[in-house]
Amino acid sequence: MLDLRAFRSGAEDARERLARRGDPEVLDALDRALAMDARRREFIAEVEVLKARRNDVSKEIGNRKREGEDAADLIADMQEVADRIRALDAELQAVESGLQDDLLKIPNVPDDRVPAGGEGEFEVVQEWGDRPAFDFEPRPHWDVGSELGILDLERGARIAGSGFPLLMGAGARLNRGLIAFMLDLHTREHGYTEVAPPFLTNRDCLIGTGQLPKFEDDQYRTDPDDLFLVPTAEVPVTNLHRDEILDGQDLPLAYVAYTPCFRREAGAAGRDTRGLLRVHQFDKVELVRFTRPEDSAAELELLTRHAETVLEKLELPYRRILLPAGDLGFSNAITYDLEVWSAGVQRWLEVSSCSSYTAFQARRADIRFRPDGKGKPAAVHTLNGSAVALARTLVALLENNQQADGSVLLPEVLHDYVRQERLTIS
RNA sequence: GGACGGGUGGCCGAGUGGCUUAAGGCGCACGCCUGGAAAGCGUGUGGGCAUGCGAAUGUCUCGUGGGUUCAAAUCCCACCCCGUCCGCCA
Repeated sequence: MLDLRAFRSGAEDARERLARRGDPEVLDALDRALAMDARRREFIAEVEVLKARRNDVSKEIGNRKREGEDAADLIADMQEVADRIRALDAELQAVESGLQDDLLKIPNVPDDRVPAGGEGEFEVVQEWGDRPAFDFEPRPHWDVGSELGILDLERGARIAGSGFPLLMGAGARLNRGLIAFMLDLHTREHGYTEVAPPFLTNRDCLIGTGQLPKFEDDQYRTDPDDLFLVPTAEVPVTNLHRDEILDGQDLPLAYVAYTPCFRREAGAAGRDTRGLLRVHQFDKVELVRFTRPEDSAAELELLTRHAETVLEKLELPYRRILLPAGDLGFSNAITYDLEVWSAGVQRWLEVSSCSSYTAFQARRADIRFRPDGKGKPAAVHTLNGSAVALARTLVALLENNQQADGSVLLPEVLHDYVRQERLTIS
């Protein structure tokens, strides 16, 4: 949620950055919100004067009654005042809820470093590792996986539908080993606290992180209870501190969580959906940080490095790209995507998205901290990043490490976790 | 799912319509006292919104949302959460 106060006095710089998203409707919505905010403050000024009078006179009525005096004239006056307060309060409430509804649909202001431009106009920040060379034609993971007997897309579809993959045997163990490897890395070497959160959350959580109200169609919702399957661990973990005032001394807070992720991918049917490239359910290890505003830029670099370390240890060639404003997520101020090269499909696959949300989510979820000493509570900055998403990482491992005989070599860090060095056709 | 009991400030806890500006205690901060400390004494101590350069003032806030009333922590309605017991259950 935007801080309207920051826009009341012009704020041309922020307007300009908002415009970089390339959606003129956003600026219109902002102007409507500012107009409603002005009306809101007029109503408040008017009704508060009346309430102050009512409080004074009610006290006087109480005094008179105690003394056994008559207060009928004052009560009659106050009946009229109470009616006006009721009417004004109703109007004020209508304006406030309208304003709130609109405000929740306006996206975050892009960071200064974010370039203008639409999807595809990203900036490559760095590349790591060499793409593997083959003396045979590398095959896509759906062939490699099914031949190894570790990936069964047909049976997954029979159980739940297309986009719900089924792993078997060493494939399931590889998946589990990857989760354990990542959690161990981040807790032991990067200082994160492990969290095992609920996999369903209420509506407030999704409003807090920004999936709702705009993107309800992308969520899996359970019917009688109105709970949502988490699309990412970002949702439950960021909301861990919803409605809290944190001690400034405790910042930054760093959490890592494994959860499955459930996404309806509405409107994405048929697009990059082969095999494990785009699925409705996948596993992911997520990093979430709560920081002071002045630290969030440096914290994003740190968090992104933590995610990159996973790929380096898995010996997967990747690149870091900086997303342009037109491709930036609704709540995000700045995002680096990490993409691994996958030799079978011959493409860069997004396996991580590392973002700063500045105070956008913190204002929606009411997560604040108390600066040192005295001072008013202020919104924290939230950041998160996948470290990393499993399904596509599995794709890259199978495709990049495949051998001519159909077997797949595993990177050294996984040997103990999977209890084998090579996946072979049995 | 059913029955009963609860939800008050950072914490404990009093408060069944107006004398409550939410008693009292604990904690915390500052001051006095002291060679220093403890004890003691005194003062202060939540958050949101609005107005204001600020000091400050007003308003809202006793689980949440409605309602009754000139006036609600207190009365009424709905919901949420916690506890205990029962039922069901991995």
